Amino acid sequence: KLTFIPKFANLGPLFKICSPVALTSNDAGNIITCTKHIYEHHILLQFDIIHTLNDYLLECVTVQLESYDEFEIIAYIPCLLIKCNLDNIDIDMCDYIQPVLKSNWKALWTQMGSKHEVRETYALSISTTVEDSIEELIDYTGMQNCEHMDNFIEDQMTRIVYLAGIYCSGDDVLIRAKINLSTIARIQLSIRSTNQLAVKGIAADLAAYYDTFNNPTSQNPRSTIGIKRERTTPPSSQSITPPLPSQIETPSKRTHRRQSSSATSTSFSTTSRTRTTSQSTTTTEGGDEVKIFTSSAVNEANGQTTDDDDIDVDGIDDRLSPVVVEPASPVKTTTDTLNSDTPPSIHPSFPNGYGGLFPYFPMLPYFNGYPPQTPTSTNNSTTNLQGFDKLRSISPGMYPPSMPMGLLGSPTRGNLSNPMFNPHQSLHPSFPYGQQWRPNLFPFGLPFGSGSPRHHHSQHPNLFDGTERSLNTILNNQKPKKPHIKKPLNAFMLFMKEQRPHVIAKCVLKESSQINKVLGQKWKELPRSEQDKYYEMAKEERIRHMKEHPGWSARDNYGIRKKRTQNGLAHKKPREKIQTENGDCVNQKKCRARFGLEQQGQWCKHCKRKKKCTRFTEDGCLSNGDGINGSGNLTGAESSLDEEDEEDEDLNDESRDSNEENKMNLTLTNNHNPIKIEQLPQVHSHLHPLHLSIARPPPQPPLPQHQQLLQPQFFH
DNA sequence: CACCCTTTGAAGCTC
DNA sequence: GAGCTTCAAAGGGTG
Repeated sequence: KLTFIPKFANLGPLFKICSPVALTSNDAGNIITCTKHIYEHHILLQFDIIHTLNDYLLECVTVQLESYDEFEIIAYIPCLLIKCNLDNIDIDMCDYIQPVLKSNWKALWTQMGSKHEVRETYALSISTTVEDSIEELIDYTGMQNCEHMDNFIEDQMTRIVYLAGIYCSGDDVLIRAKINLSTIARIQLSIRSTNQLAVKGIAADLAAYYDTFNNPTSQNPRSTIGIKRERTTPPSSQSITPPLPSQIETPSKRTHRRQSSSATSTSFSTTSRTRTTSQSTTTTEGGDEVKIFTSSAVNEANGQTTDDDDIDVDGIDDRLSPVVVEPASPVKTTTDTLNSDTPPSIHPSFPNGYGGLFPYFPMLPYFNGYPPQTPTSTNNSTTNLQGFDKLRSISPGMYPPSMPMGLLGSPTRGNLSNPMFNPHQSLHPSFPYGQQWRPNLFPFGLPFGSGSPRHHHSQHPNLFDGTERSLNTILNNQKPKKPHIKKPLNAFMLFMKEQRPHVIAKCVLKESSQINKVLGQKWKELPRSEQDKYYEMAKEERIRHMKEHPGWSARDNYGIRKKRTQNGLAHKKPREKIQTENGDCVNQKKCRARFGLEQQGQWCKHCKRKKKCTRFTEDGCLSNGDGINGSGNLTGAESSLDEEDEEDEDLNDESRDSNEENKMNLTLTNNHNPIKIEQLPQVHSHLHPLHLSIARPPPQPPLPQHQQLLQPQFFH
């Protein structure tokens, strides 16, 4: 629905819709919930207010946010303010991450390598349990626990947990958590991702979380295990750098939300990323001294870092927290850190210090190295916060279409003054918004056309100068090998991937083909609501895939198998399935040829399902339309919505088949039925962010028999 | 070693 | 637009 609101149309792809959070009880007669819509660079807060008092009418209700110094409000609708006591809204790490089950977690972990790995160890509460620690970690990160695969230590006191998720940038993120409560309660987190910056951001976020989680009273509990904190001095460039992790106001545990500073309005609390602007807070942090040690996985003999997979239960590093090992970086000894002339990194995740170029901190909505600007500090031509109108006029090639206004076009901080904001820099196909708007990625600038560091597709547009010669050079001489990019998994594939281990464990079958049969049956038996989960995952997969590989097409993989054969031809046998035992056939042409369109009632189930939509309109004419599920819902809805489950399933199938554009076309062009757009409560939420449903039309008189044959429930 | 088998869904290709 | 093909995962089976 949001995408059809002009002001929100340019926020970019929606990454996640979080579960509504209740902000009030019903004591005041109002139930107010907040739903967070997470975009890659924006957060949209939707407040739903349910008024339960009969004798009162609310008018001009608005919600005022405060304490949003970390965020910039880019749309503001002035209105009368109704005051009420609301809880805080937390923007947490889990809001930026979608859980995803990775059955091949280890392979992916290995594939990512340790190049960008960040590993840290934190103390845990002494009274915690392994299960609680895991639950808290999963709760906070919002990632999927993949430990069912093979890989946890069967021990009451130690455990390894494997988490997977997709970051809002579309990158996979893996976390390996080693929990050891045997001697000193602690957790070691190893974070890997295809996006180095995501790793650092997440590491910083977790650091802030565990820091406060274990330090809710501002007294450093690690003093009990030998941790000292040392004052650190910010560099001179502090004035324009966003906050460092240690600058971040330490969060409370998620369940312990901070109280609003104002009892009269909603305070915008960001648990883990609340930015503190005070210089003093960056240095003292409660007056504790901070000493940062790096060495936990250093092989003393050769000075090499090691990929230590075991939890070391003794040794000095056990008492250091956090401990970071970045294999690619030269190891710094404690002495180095303390004696170096260069300012030490405030957070060990950033061993090189920040030197005016703040490392990526993705939880912050401003990635360009500048803190958000208030409306008064920016050019008034570009900081109109009354709406998105300015935003919509911006070329998507120049900036992210949803970039906060404070980042746009400021004469002093805008694209022209910032060397990273080169408006002429060409765009990389893998990233629709271009690179120039997040210069932190490449603090020293990108060479022209160098594109994303992660994607070096051969079809990069900058490889061509536009001439036929250069094109031929590429095609004939260089012939860069395209990496084989696999298709995104569909819903059933995701289901198979997840359920296969369970099926294997439960049955004696070993042949995949047999197991797949079982899985196919289980899939069919799965309730629609359960399947929806996988369709949703598949949709996210496709979006992620599209984002990562913009130029990719399924056709790129055509012929892959054929090429493997010796003669260039596939040996695959032609399908010759005619009919199954229950009468179903796979070859749709059979039923269509045998019975014709008019007798689709005699078609086998498979053919009915596969048959494309033949829409029957109200005036009795047949029209071939593209999959309006509305064919059933609209013109034949008198029989569809309350029909048997199977028919509902068919409708749902068709809903999945229909694309959004079609639905919109339908709602706009169909003049035969009164069509009403309303909010759909729950079902089909995966179909369309609009949650559109078509209201049931008034009852229709029975159709003539020959037309009844064309009842739409099967005509998809 | 490479493909087959087997499932469903998505997307591309052919007519 | 309909019908068909290909590929995605998985791993034992097969030539």
